[in-house]
Amino acid sequence: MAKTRERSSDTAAAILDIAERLVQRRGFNGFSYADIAAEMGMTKASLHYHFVGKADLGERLIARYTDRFDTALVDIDAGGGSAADKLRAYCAIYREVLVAGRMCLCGMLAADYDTLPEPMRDAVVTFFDRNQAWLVALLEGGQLDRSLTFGGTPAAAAREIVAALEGAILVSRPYGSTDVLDAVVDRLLEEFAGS
Amino acid sequence: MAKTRERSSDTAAAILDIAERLVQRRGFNGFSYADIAAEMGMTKASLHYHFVGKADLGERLIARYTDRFDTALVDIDAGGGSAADKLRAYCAIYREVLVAGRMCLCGMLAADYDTLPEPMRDAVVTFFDRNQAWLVALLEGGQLDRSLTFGGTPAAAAREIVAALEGAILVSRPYGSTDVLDAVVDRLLEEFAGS
DNA sequence: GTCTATAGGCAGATAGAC
DNA sequence: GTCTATCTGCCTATAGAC
Repeated sequence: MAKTRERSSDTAAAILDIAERLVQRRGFNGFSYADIAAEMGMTKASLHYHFVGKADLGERLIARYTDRFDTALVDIDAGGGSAADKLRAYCAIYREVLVAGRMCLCGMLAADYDTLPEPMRDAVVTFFDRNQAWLVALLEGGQLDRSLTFGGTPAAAAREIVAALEGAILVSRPYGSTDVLDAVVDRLLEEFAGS
Repeated sequence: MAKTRERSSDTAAAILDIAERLVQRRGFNGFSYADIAAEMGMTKASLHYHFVGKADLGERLIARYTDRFDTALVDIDAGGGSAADKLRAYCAIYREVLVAGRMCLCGMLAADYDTLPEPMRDAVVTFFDRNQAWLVALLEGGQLDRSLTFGGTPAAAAREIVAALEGAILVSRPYGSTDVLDAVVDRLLEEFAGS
C-alpha cells in the first residue's frame, strides 16, 4: 500500500491495538506479552522486535492514545456549534469508551501509577494536562458565547469535569451499565450548560 | 490480653493492614505475598496459615474495609449536625485516604475489576451499594432539614457524589496533591449545600 | 504458628537460526 | 520479521518438620 518504507509497521499498530484494549480492561499489571502473542498468533519473542520491552510498549501506547485524543478534540472544535455542544461531544467520548467495556487508558494507568516506570508516569500526566488545557479553553469560550456558566476558575471547573467523567467510568464498570455515567453527564450538562 | 480465644489473630490483622495499603497504592495485581512477608518479617509460607490464598485475602480485605466504612458512616450519623455537615464529613473521609497516598480500596478494585475472582467482584459491588444507600438516606434527610438541595432523584445524586469523589482521588494521585479533590469537594458542597 | 524446601507455572527478556 | 530455545526470576501454593 505504501510505496515508501513504512514508519511504524501495521504489525506494530496491531500489537498496540491489542495491548491498548488489554490495559484499558485489565490494567498495566493485568496482562502479559503472552496474552498479546496469543491474540496476534505470534510468539512472545517476536513482540520484542517491535517493542524493546513492556515499559517501551506502555510509553508508545500512551503517546498514541494522547495523539488520538488530541485529534478527537480538534475535530470537536472543527465541528462548530456552541461551547455547550462541544462539552456534550466531549462527554460522548467517555461514553464510547465505557460502552466498549473499557476504562480511559490514562484513567486506568492513573490507578496503576505507583507501579509504572517513570517515563510512563510522565506521559500519563501529560495526557491529563492536555485534556485540562483543552477544557479550560472550551470553558472560556463558553463564557464568551454565553452557552456555559460556572463559578470559580475555568481550571477548577475543568478538573471537576475530568474527575467526574473518569470516576463515572470507574464506578460504572462493575455494574456493567452506563447508568452512572449517564447520570453524571446529565448533571454536568445541567450544571454547566443549564440543560 | 484476651482471655477467650482470639477470633482473628493480631497477626492476621497486621497482614490485612499491610495488604490493604499495598492494594490501595499498587492495585490487586501490583503486589505479592513476598511484599507482605518482607514487611511482616515472616515467610510467604506462613501467610498461607492465615489466608488460604490471595483471593481469600482479597475477600477479607474488602469485608473489613466495608465494615470500617459502615462504622465511619454510622459515626457521622451519630455526630449530629445538618445533612450538609454530614456530607462534608463524608467528603473528608475521601480526603484522608488521598492524603495517605492511597486510592479508596474499592475504587482501586473497581479498576482491577475484570481481573478479580468472582467473590471479590461481588464484595466490591456490595461496598458501592452500601455507600450509595447511605448517601440516598443522607440526601433525603437533607431535603427534610432543607440543608441540601438538588435536582433529580436522590439515587442519581448519590451516584454523582461517589463518582466525583472516586474520580477526584484517581486523578489527584499522579499530581501528588489534593488540589483536584479539594476543587471537586468545594463544587459538590456548593452544588448540594449551597456553600 | 512459623519454618525450610520445593513444586509448577508464568513473567519479561535474550541469543541466534532461518 | 518471526521463529525455537532458553534463561533467570518471581509468582502462588503445598508438604511436612519443628
